Amino acid sequence: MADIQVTINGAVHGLPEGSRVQAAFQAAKVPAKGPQKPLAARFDGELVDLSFSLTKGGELAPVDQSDPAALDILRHSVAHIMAEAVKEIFPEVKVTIGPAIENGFYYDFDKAEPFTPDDLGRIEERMREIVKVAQPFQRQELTALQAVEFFKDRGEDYKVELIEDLVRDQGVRRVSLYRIGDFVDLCRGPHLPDTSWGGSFKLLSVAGAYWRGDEHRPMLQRIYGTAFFNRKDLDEHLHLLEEAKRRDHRRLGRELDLFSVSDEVGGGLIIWHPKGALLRVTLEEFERQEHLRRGYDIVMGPQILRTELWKRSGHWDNYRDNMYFTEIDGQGYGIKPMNCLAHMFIYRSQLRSFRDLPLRFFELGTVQRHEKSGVLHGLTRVRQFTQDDAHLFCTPETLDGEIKGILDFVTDLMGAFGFEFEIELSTRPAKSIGSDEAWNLATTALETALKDKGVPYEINAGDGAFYGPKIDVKLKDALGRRWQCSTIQCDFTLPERFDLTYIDNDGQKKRPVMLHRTIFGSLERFIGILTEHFAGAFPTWLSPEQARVLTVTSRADETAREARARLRKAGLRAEADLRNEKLGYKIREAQMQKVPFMLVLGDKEVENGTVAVRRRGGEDLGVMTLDDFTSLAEAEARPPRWD
RNA sequence: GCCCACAUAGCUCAGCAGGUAGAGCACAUCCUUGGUAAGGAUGAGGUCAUCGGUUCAAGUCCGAUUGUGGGCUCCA
Repeated sequence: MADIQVTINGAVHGLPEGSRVQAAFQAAKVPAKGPQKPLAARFDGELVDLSFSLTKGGELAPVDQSDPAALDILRHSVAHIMAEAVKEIFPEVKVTIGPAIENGFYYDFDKAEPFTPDDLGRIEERMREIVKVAQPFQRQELTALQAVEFFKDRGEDYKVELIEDLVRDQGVRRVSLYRIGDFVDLCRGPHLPDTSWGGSFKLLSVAGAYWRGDEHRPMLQRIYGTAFFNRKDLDEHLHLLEEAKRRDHRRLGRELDLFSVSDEVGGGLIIWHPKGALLRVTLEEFERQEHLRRGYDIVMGPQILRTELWKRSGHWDNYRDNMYFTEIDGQGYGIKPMNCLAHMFIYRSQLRSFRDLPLRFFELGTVQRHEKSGVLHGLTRVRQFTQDDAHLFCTPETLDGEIKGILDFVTDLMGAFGFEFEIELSTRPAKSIGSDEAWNLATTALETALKDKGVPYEINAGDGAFYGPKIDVKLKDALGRRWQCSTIQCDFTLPERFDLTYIDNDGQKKRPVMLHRTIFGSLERFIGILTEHFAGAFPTWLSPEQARVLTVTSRADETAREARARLRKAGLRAEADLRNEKLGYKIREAQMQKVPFMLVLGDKEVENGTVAVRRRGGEDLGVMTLDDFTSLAEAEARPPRWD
């Protein structure tokens, strides 16, 4: 057999044609033990199995645990192991697909009876046995026709459909199958060398999921799980899940007495309690001031607008199912799901000159959207919410600068909370209005601004709003979870539909461009995210209660009342705990309520005119006068500013 | 909207071979005046989500409705 030249780690090795990757690695003395032990390989950049036979020369690189692709290979392989276990225990089940996902994997099964928690335990047990005996992943290639026959014989209709689609949509002629034990699955691979690698896994939950994500197709049973290369990483991940549960804003919202929802009031409708409302208005006031500073005007529109307007804007055709409608004196009205219409009417209330532009209208606009019942979730998915919404009207010449200004605004505000973010550019969806030309202009404008700013972004094809493309900002919270908040949408269409114009310097009537944008997105959602991000320990400037005076005995009551009054006069949100309880009890409670500062007042302090200051978390700041405390607390008790 | 699970005191939960409810925390009263994460005693508090069915008898079994949770689809 002819030799082929394979380059491994920079060194060229001559190998017989048809050699397996594994043998090549042996020849190149790639470690076969320890963390550098390869589990797969890259051949000229393509991921392949260790059992792959090399039929031509090329560049071969080992893929070990540290490789970015390694975890996906592991998880996908564990999904196969799970499917094998499921098929053994429930032979009547039909298998579908089982990919690796961000934090683990899932596999969808067609099974008449749903899996019970007991079933999960049995499956997990069987998986551990499979892992123990180190079944090899064996790859086999068949023609598409052979594969269809193979799966038809086994009654695996979903696999048959997948192959038929591959043939039809991608012209695929040959497909690969992977076998472990008696379980054979259609799969591109690559996979682990054998099942012994998959030891650190855990099955997490069962859920319904539509076949191919289509709500008109059958509902399948999905099992979620996760897997890591070692026990430690798995435990860390499970701990993170626990931590997320501990930080759940619905739980903290109740414990900190921020808000509630009531089934008597209705799903997805938030009731703000005093502390939550205080937090919210603090956030709102911060934003109002920051908008005024950046040249925005504050405006307010009505809650309902005539149905004709929603028809003209395109909402009736594109968004009607999500809207509430009502009738007054025989006249139809739509409750606003967005704030843009009234802002356009403010624009239209005068003849505008190019000198007036840009106009930036800002509204904390409360909108109603009829969300499907199954999607409601705490503060993050509700039916009535308030957007920090603005519409900017500008000339095509100044559009670029306005988009960049918004990007800076987003960066500042997200930075104020310690959020990092990622950006997506969403392009024209199937259901949309406006000309191709307008869409291209708008998309290019957003893209150019991102490029000029040097901001990395990804394209999210077909996910734009119906009236224009958008930049979506996904912020990352303290646990690394991503949330959609800010959005910047570029719109050439609504100005057209509502005949917005300005007189340009050549005396001609021209069409302004409209930017829709939010920064926090929805106050409700943002507060939910903040709550989880800070685990309820909000920065001092946002904390509903910033300082609490704690008395040691009732002899300090009078002084404590005076102290509270002085703190409030100094602009701090202060309370006093005068209850007949021990200091330890009061500390514990203030700590659980995440009050940033605790001021202890006992006989000594009363006598010396001081307080003993303790920070949330336990740090002892020592004994000081009230004035010293207020000047110490002042900086962090004020909202951030960029001057 | 769809799949599954769940719904008992303000909160977290127990109760189940169907025989008319229990704990801890919180709350109230009293005692305790105690220095940095829970002092003690006593007490009050529930038409067991709603409606209907089976049964001599239903928190417990069955059905429907509403709501919640985990997902799917959708989305700020």
